[in-house]
Amino acid sequence: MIGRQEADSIERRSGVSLWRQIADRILQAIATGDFAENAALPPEVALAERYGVNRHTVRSAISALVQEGVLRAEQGRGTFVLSRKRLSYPIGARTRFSTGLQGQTSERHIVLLASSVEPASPRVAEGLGLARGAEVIRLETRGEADGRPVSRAAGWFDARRFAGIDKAMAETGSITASLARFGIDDYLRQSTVLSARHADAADLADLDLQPGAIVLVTVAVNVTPDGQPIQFSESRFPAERVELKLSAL
Amino acid sequence: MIGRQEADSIERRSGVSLWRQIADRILQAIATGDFAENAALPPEVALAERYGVNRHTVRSAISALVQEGVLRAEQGRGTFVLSRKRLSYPIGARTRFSTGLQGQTSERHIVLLASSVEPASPRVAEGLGLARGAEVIRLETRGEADGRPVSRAAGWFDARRFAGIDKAMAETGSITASLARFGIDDYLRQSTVLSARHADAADLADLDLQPGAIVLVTVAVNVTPDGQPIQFSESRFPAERVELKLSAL
DNA sequence: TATAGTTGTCTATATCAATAGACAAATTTA
DNA sequence: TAAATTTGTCTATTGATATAGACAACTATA
Repeated sequence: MIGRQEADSIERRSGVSLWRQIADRILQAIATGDFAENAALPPEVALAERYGVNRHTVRSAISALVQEGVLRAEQGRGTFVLSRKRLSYPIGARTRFSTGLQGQTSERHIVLLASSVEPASPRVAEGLGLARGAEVIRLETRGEADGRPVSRAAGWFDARRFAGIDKAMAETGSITASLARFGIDDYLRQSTVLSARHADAADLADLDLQPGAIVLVTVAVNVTPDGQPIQFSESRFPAERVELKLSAL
Repeated sequence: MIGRQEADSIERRSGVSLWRQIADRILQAIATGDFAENAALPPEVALAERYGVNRHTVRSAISALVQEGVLRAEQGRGTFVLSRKRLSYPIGARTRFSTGLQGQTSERHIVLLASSVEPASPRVAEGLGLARGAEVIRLETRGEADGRPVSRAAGWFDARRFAGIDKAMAETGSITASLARFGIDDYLRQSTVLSARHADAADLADLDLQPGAIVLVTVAVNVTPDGQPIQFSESRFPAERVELKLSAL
């Protein structure tokens, strides 16, 4: 053993408060199974010692997680982990919202939040192979599973080719079904770029997150089987509720 | 237009300080091209108004980014974006560290930070198809490109089959070359699960990050072409420096 | 029914984060 | 050169964050 210690400590003066860092750790410990579901968390004093902070700081972290519905505290008994397995969202060549989550949730659907027609930004134009400034339709959607928001996506389509896709989306609640109306029977994911950042105000509202949460961001281009780009999308997933499982692209 | 405004605002009482949130936004704006490289940022007063905070708060964010080497401030002239395109790290069936970053950096290599022999944790055992508690070798490595840390990984190998792989790794500096010594000419990525969280103390030290940074986390299993698991790994990438580009798995 | 263990509440204090305003210092532009 | 623009520094004040200690309220158990 060459030696190295796994620091379980916490950063001060970081711009991230200690209670939020500890809340993050607890979430992670739950996700990795260090804190089992339905079991009691270590008592507050033990956690305080473990993370090297005051008990009150641990309490702030716990109360945030209670607020989020991750933990339940019972006076005199302890603090318990509520079922919190993260959804595993598959990403692959034929990623579809509903089919991907089958078996993990009893119900899932997509809500159309907004739509608009706008000139293509440089990256959208590049992704769709359009002239910069060409008109595109933007659909803002939210994916929900068992009543909990699990994704928030913006999708852009060539306005000339897909005029009226906003109505189709509002009626069908499905991108796949909407594209079918335009003669697109099959489509593939051409490229996916992945990053992560703090949730912004819009994410917090649409995904029902607590401030300080982290979102996974995918930027993808969908194409027809013969390689013609049809959709450029940017999706955001709450990192505390969703993990992305990469399958065959 | 159904209507919806893109909130560019900031969350208060979130456990994440305003200056860090603003630093995040600036990094993101640079990554998406909203703030061009080598160009001047908007002046501090403009940024303060844009984000709805005091000028001093913007200054805190900027000084953190100057510290990180992302920005350079010049009195009387302005604040400038230093080259900061994120590295695009490919993930696919045959992901290899060096080959993947070719063309984006002039130099890249892997440093072996530590190694140890330990009993397999449940998830490692499951990933490698070993009995729970079977001995495994853990290699802790850091990937560097042009002198900057871009990844930090822990890899686990069956200790019986790969006895001495720690020495091979120390000598060759390459997982691929080390595995070749054990007769593994080719290997494939069987599964990859992706998540994100705040960097912990170890990440901060090893990846040379500022506190509050976000890391992308991949958990993967590598297998031989005939499906035999050989490596279980957990890798962390600094989200501000790296994005993951998914290619054919 | 005590007693130990746990969460909940309160007070007090120190430090960090954010706002506010004023002005200095350096650079560019008219 | 003068004015305008921009970053740098200073003081002061407020609110959020973190620590510390004490004790109440509730639960489980010896």
